[in-house]
Amino acid sequence: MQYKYNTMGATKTDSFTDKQNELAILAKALGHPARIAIIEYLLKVDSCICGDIVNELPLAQPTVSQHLKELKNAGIIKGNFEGNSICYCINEPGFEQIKGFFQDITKHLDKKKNDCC
Amino acid sequence: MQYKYNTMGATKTDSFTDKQNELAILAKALGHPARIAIIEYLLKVDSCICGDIVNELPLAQPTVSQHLKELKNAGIIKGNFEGNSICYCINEPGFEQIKGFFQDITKHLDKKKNDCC
DNA sequence: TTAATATATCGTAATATTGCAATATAAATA
DNA sequence: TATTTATATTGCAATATTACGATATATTAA
Repeated sequence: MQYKYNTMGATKTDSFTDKQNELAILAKALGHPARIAIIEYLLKVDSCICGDIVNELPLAQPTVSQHLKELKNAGIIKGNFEGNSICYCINEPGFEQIKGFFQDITKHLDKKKNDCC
Repeated sequence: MQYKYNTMGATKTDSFTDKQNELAILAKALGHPARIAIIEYLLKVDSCICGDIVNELPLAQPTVSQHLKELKNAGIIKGNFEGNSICYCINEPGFEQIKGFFQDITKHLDKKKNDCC
């Protein structure tokens, strides 16, 4: 069977710039409460976490593992084996880009009050 | 037919805090290159846009309309009828929350170099 | 009122994400 | 080596998102 649209449903990544796609990937990685919770927990303990992230979240171990993988793929966290468990922490370079995006927005908004709407 | 899991596939929103869910909604709204492009365009022209967003994006009009709706629902942009078209601009209060989140992270990271991983 | 223009909604096809049980893998310890 | 502990992967069921044609709606202009 032949369909009319061969890319239906998939994001048209090729139609956007690399920067736009990269920002979207970073934002998307933060677009789930479990992943926000993971980041918040990493900030709360203010050090690397070696193994207790699963116990902190209200989700099954495979699900948590999946969320950690997504944050890692997006460059937001990093993790390495540390003895019997894995040591996770925030990956600072990964934040620079998305931080810069929000700083740009803030700068623009401060400079000009464009709230005619 | 009865299934084993009745919430399979859906995000377990109830298991997270309101703040976590709200942040996730904001980040998720920015998690698509078309929506990043819309924000960037609004910043670039540095004023309200009345009607030419569809022409700026490489997507069909209903798709753009859908993306605008998502940004609007998340509180990131606002838009009202202005003559024959709709005037869109960034909704500043919507940014305060997500901006604060990134500022918190930055503060933590500046305070303590937790890159043992 | 009618035609033109701009935007939204509906319907639908396709891909993506979410979640977890079962299982595999990898490292530490007995 | 065998067992335990921690994490990853696989497979699958279900929901969510993406995209666009067709169509509806709403405002302006003729």
